[in-house]
Amino acid sequence: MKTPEELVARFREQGYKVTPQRQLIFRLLNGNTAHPTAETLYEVAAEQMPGISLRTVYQTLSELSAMGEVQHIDLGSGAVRFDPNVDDHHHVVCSTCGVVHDVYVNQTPLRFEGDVEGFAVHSTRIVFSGECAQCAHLSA
Amino acid sequence: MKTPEELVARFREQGYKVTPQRQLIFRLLNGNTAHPTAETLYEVAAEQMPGISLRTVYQTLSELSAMGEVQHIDLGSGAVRFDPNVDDHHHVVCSTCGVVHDVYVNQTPLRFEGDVEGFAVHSTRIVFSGECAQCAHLSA
DNA sequence: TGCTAATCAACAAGTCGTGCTAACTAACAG
DNA sequence: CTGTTAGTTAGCACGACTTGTTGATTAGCA
Ligand SMILES: [Mn+2]
Ligand SMILES: [Mn+2]
Ligand SMILES: [Zn+2]
Ligand SMILES: [Zn+2]
Repeated sequence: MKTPEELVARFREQGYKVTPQRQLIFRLLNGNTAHPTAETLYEVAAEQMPGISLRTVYQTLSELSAMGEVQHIDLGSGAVRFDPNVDDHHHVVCSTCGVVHDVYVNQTPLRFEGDVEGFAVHSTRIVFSGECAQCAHLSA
Repeated sequence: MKTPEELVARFREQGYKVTPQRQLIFRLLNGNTAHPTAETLYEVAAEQMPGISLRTVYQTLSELSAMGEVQHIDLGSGAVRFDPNVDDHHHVVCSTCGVVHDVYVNQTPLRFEGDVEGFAVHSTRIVFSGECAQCAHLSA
């Protein structure tokens, strides 16, 4: 994702107004590695801006997604998560606490075998599931 | 997934009754590579057994899933898909028509880099997205 | 044959996300 | 500075998917 300042410029170029709500969301996403859901982002936003609506958070996230500034990640466990990291990367997910971390796999593109003659791969998503160090420590 | 005959035996062992509905679902899943949703499986089932309920299809799929006889695959595109293939395999998905095919990746376990010290990987899911041969042909 | 699980219809609820309306606010162009 | 208009908000609804519940009926299996 671009910096908040760059996003301000980009939004103005596109004819979108630069509102305090949008700027707050830009800042909250900037460098955010938590892979938050719209709901959790809303909760943090509401601390700094009581009265901001969940609707607006969803709206702004959709705009950023349409611009390619964030990607949304569906781990199949409830709500979609949003990711300001749009590098080519993948994720590890702790089955116990749900934490999501970025990982980089250098072997991509991967080779595979199967009955898929002529299939053109555009993207590859890898999710590693398991147990994080903290959860392993607690259960020991 | 075990064969329908083996599942019949397994259900009886577990104290589950072997109903025509359950047997039909066993047969419809046996060797099924379509990765159907509960809804599409229900539609096929209803052709052979008018009156079967979607509720029962969901119910039986949950039982099979709990027994480890099918896996459910959430591709983030609507309904969960069910897969009688419980081998260690992965999937290619056509973004255009939604078809899902099995693929086998021999490089697993994969190496990755990231801030994930001590993370114990239990499973890896890979989804290749792109365009299948049929859709490429139609759009050409 | 009888006990009990399974099924069914019908309806509700929960989660996640979006659509819509109406009223108010405020960003930005002129 | 002012006016236009996009954006925000509350509130309510809806849609997709999935599960829960209830009560009546069916049927598997000991
Ligand atoms: Mn990420
Ligand atoms: Mn499969
Ligand atoms: Zn954990
Ligand atoms: Zn296709």
